[in-house]
Amino acid sequence: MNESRPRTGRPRSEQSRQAVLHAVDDLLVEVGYAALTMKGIAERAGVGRQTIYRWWSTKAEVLFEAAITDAAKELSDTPRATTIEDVVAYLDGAERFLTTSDAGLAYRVLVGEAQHDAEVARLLGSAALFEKPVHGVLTRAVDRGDIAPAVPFAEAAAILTGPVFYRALTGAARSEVPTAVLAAALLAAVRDLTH
Amino acid sequence: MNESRPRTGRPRSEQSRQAVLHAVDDLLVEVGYAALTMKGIAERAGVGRQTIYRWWSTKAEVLFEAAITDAAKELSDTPRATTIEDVVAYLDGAERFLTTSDAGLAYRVLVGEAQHDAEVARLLGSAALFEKPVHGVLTRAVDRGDIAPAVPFAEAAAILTGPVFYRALTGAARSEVPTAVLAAALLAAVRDLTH
Amino acid sequence: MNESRPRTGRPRSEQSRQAVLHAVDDLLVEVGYAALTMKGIAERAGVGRQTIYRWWSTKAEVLFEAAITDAAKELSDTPRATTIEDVVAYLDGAERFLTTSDAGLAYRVLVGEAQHDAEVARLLGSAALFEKPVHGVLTRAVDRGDIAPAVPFAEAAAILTGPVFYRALTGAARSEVPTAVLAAALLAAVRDLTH
Amino acid sequence: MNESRPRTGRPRSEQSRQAVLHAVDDLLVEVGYAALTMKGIAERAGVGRQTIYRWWSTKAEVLFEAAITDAAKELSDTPRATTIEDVVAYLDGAERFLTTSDAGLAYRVLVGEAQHDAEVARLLGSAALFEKPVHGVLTRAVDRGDIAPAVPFAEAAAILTGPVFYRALTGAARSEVPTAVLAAALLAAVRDLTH
DNA sequence: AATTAATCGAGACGGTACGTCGGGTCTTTAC
DNA sequence: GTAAAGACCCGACGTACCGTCTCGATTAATT
Repeated sequence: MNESRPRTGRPRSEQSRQAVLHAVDDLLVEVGYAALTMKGIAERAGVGRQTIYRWWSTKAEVLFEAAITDAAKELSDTPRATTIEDVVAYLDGAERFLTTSDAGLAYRVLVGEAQHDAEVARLLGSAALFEKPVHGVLTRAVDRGDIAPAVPFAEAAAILTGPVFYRALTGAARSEVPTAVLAAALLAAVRDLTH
Repeated sequence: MNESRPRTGRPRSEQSRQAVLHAVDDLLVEVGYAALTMKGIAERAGVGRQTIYRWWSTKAEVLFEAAITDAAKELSDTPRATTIEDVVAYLDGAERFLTTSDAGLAYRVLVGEAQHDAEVARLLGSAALFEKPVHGVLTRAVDRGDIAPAVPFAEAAAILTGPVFYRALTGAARSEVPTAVLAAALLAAVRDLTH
Repeated sequence: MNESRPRTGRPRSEQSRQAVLHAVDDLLVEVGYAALTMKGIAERAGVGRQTIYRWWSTKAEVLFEAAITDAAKELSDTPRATTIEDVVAYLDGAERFLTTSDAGLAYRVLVGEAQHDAEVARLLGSAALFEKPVHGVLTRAVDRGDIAPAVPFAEAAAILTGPVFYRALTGAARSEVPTAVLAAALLAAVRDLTH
Repeated sequence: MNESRPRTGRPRSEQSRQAVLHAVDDLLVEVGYAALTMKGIAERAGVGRQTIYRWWSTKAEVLFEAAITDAAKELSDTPRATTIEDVVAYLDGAERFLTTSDAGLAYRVLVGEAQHDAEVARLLGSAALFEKPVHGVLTRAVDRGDIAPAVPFAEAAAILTGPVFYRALTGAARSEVPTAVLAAALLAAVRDLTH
């Protein structure tokens, strides 16, 4: 029941698609975003330039598709015994992703592009990269009775993610405060939202 | 004993400097960062291209100089009667700056550039745009005895700024939670850091 | 004893062949040779691109096949009562063909291509477009005793065709000299070759 | 009293101009017109592509400027003792130019382009490459009393140039008729124009 | 009827030149 | 020595065609 399926002509080459995504991944790390060009991607991937333009609009879009899967995986939420451990794991994971991961570098760059490119902003928003794992953490916290069911998840996501996100993007130095202490303080703040 | 002071030749034109800064300000809003070019700035300012390159290295640098003064002014901290009012004012001011101000647009764009341009990152870090007003708020809070003197200011800045910053840069929708509630929760979290 | 005859499989589509030839004819007039592309021909003809490449090597070759029949027809020699009338008719026909006919436009374009494409030159040479009608004119002139049998036909063809050809291809304005006068002069020149 | 002279800015580089013209000259002979690209010219000349587009519209225009001086020189008319010798020299010179000279190759290619590019046609017409030397030959012939002053020079140019031009562009083989015989015949034809 | 094989339209493929745009530099004259 | 002007070399942009390569679908002649 697939609509708009082209039934004629040569089908899209999955091999070329993979080659482009890998080329973007590699080049971002090797030469940086400023030197990441469509021409360079095509040459690295051994692919015609038109083939990229045929399937993606901008290099940000390619980068998004290349990095988003890894990004989601690195931020995936693995349940811990207690809520505070869940929060600590989330904060550590988010910080590691944003500051040391290749996918995190791609994400930060895309956030940068999103500031002056609405389409990139839309793409990133649709990924809900941080919202998803936060949702898992909060859901379990509600189940355990550690926070009220009425806690607004979106606001909680901003509270839990914000500090790490702010430090990573502004380059502010990592604080001497242990993650456990920060986690406890933020969890309390989330709880306070319903008071 | 003045070093590197040019004592001969035509002096730098202050008029040209202003023209360039205003041109950047205007163009950012009018055409967006993606279409902001050195050539365009020069033409808009009625200035030779070389004149820009003589005094600034990159367009990010020009943009920084053009926007930083306004940005600092818009984020300046004006003391309120109570600590919670101080925090509310800070949060509101930061959000307004980031989401609706022209200077805030410039700042967000620069944060974006900073993700792949170390020099821009260094510039932005040196401005300590959010750290300064947070410092004022926290200092008065300590004076009033509302928070312990031992509270790590850098971490507190991340907690207070992070949620607003995260929402503004990821385009997440403003929550239904009133600023006063958020302020109270975050202030409590800051207090928790020293427990 | 037929060589290389495919005895099985789908036979060549005469309909597609005609469609291609007509498309080339039409497009040459409509968009000009510079904008005449294989892609455009295929789309106009409603034919796959491969189908063109299967049967012709270059667009010049298609153009040749598309125009040569009409060209030969337009230059065909119809006997007149006297040799001078024959020559006048030939000159008029050649000029009309080269300056106003669609087939003549195709021919001029092909002559242009032939200057840097040996294969096109070979094709054009094999058509002997002007040589054939000149041969008719001269043969009848010999029969009538108007010129000597020893007249070198190739040289005569150059003398009779050259002036018209030169004017048509260089865009030189048509002279005020009546064709009849020119014909007489050239016919005399042809006669002089054997003196 | 020069009009429209720009008095400011960097002046046009004569060195770049020469480099482009020489590159075109060389490349035409080395790789042929079909492979003569703006990109290739720029690279060969060590010049930016934009620099070419700044001063010339098409590669045909560059080729024209590169070849026209040499072409005019090779076709220049050097007076002989008698009119028949003048004509023989002209015919030999024209044939040599068209069939063996590099400038002649460029000229033939440009004639080809002119068939579907009105601008090139205009350029070539303005050069009056063959008309000029013919004018010299005819003027002296009139002075000597060998032809009537009333002879239409344009038509005479077509008669004298046409046969050689036709043979060169259609690739027809050089006839066995000696140039002297042809020259005499064509000169008689020119004379006949006023009978 | 089933099989075989070459054709067909369609359209994606890797390439390459197009003409333009912007980057950062250089070379003029004017101040 | 700085300024405006504008040409310079360079290289990426996004597009258009090139000629080739799959696809599924046709269309005969051969089994």
